[in-house]
Amino acid sequence: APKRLARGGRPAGSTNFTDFDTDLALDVVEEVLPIGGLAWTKVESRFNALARKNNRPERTAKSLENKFKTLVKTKKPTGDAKRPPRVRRAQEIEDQISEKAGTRELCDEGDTDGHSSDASVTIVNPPAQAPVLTAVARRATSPALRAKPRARVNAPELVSKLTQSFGPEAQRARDEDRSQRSFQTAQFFAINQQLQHAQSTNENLRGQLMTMQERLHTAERARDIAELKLEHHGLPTKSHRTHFQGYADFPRVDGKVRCETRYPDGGACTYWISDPSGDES
DNA sequence: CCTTTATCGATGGGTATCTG
DNA sequence: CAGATACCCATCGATAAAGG
Repeated sequence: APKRLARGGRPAGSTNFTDFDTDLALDVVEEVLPIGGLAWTKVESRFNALARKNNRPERTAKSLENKFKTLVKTKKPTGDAKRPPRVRRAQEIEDQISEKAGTRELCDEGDTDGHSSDASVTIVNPPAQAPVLTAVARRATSPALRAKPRARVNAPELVSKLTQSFGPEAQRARDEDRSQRSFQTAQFFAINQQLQHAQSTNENLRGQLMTMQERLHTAERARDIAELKLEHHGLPTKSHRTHFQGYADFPRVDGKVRCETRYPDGGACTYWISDPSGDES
């Protein structure tokens, strides 16, 4: 029997991350931008789904998190001014995560539908009827900037003293300052909203691209099988396919092809593709 | 055989909740 | 409100298997 120590050690059979595994993990991390443990379990499930598809070993959330963090921590190699591309990418993703943690309001850490980047959810108004779930979002402890314990002050007394101390001039200046700040805050939210909208569009397009690639592969495989069958029956097959044959299988409306993707955990995405074989618009 | 690295377990910091 | 407690998370060292 293999001796099993109480702690530590690498389990037999576990393999290193290959370049492919690392890229796959980075893809998923970039997509999820995990903040906190729950989000890493989401990374785990998505990564493992893709790993299974590609005949690669599955990984735990902890393992993926460790791999990502070691990548982020990797320093420039001696004598080489450039970081390896994967390290650079990991650090860019880490920046995105920090930005997300620093600027976005977290409605639900679980991010259940996988489309949290929806442009419509910038400022969160929790639904009135739903039970309120407090989101606990944790990031790496940030250095410094911890609020010092405030000295206790009698608030009404302080206010009255301040009012006595400052004349109408100072009051007006403060009002101006306040309105300026609120204007800046409003601008910040507007810009933030634009950014999220752009990100969501980007995400959407990426999804469409992946779906189309999958469809293309499936179609090509089906075509090859069909050709093989034809050859097997002694029928002539076209040796060259120079023209795109179109999306004959898909419903067509106004010359556009309707594509619909259903997600296993609920929800669907419909988008339209202008058919190049149909019109020239 | 030596280096790399995946994983385990311990530890400490931060936060939330409970209790007096 | 302060202290106690529990829980979560990040970090680090130890361990051992994979890989060159």
